[in-house]
Amino acid sequence: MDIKKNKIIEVAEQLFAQFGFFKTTMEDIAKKAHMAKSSVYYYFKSKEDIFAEVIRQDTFLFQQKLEIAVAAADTPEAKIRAYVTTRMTHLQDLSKFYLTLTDEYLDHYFFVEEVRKNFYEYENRVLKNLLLDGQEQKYFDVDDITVISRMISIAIKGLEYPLFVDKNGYDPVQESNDMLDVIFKGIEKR
Amino acid sequence: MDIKKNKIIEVAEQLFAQFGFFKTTMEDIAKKAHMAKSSVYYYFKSKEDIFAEVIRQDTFLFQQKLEIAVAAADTPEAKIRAYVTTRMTHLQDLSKFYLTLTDEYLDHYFFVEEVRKNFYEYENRVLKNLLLDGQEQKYFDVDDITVISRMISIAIKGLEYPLFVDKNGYDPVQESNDMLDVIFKGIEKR
DNA sequence: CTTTCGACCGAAATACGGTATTGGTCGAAA
DNA sequence: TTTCGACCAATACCGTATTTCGGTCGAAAG
Repeated sequence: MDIKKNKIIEVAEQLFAQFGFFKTTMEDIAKKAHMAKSSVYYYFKSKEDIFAEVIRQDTFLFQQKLEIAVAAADTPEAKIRAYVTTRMTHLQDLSKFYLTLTDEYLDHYFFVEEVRKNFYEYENRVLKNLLLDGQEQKYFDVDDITVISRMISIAIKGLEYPLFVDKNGYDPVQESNDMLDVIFKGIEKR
Repeated sequence: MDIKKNKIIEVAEQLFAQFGFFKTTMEDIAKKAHMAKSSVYYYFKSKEDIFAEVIRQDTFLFQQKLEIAVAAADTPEAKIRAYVTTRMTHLQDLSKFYLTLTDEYLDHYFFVEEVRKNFYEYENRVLKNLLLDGQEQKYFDVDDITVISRMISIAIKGLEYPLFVDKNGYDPVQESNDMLDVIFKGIEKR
């Protein structure tokens, strides 16, 4: 039954967010879902499986959010700005909620490594397409789109760090837009 | 006697590079410097003291190297490129030598935190000055130098990561110059 | 007076062994 | 098809005994 499976995912998400992957036991999940541990194993073959599914859903929602934001903007520049600021604010929210996950991040990076890699590839694809659009619409002037999109990724990634460390008084939208100002306009006199 | 003090620093540097801060004992340092542990304490008041001195010397040499590279370039743009590429190649060398240090980096970050912060401030100062020069010589066109220099720092920092992880087949000079192309010229059509 | 050293200290890391948890399995029953 | 209690092997955890390590001290050598 799908409703039970969703119940498990639902409670697991809460537990993972609150306690992290390791401190959450299968017993906890089972109890919160009102069933025996073995029953959980009827629906999922392992704890990692549940985690993977939770992440899969979260990622899907995240990407949906990004696509809506991008679609709502009209010029290529606005689309890229929308992408980046949406991305940053979402990550900021995540960092508040998933705080144990970021602490543990070294332990189970086998997992998260892959998710990160996938997201990085996704981001690269999106940026490339947006650059290509901008190129075709004569908004941008770049020769190697692959290189440029990687550079933008890297620059954005640099803005991530304070989200998980400094925490207070950091405005990701402001910082992102400053960064994008540089990337769009450059600093050379025209 | 200064010659003994230098001997200690010399052997300590080797040991720290090879084994890291924690795995290196005062006993090790003393033995390698051919004296008793207490004698080391005659010259330095603590292990951290020795470490600080090692770092101080390395940093000094690093900054000297940077200044020479910058002075050798003529235009503001060339100076910034010289700064960045020198910085990246030096860090690449460091990452090979100090490999244990980067692994341990989470443990003794009390220490390294400060060094990093100092270097970050130094870098910011240098970049600001170079930007200001470029501004005055009408090479650059930026309104808020503080913001711009921070953005450049962040972008460069993003390039650092692969040095300590991917390791193989990463060309920091190439990547740096690609990044600087974006920063100087921007991607908008002119 | 400078320098070296062996002996020593307290705190913290480590080793260890026994116990409790935990992820996962299985077969029975509903 | 779904649920569950009983069970297993591996590992986490916990208290303790032991070692290691950073740092001190006083004596002695030069």
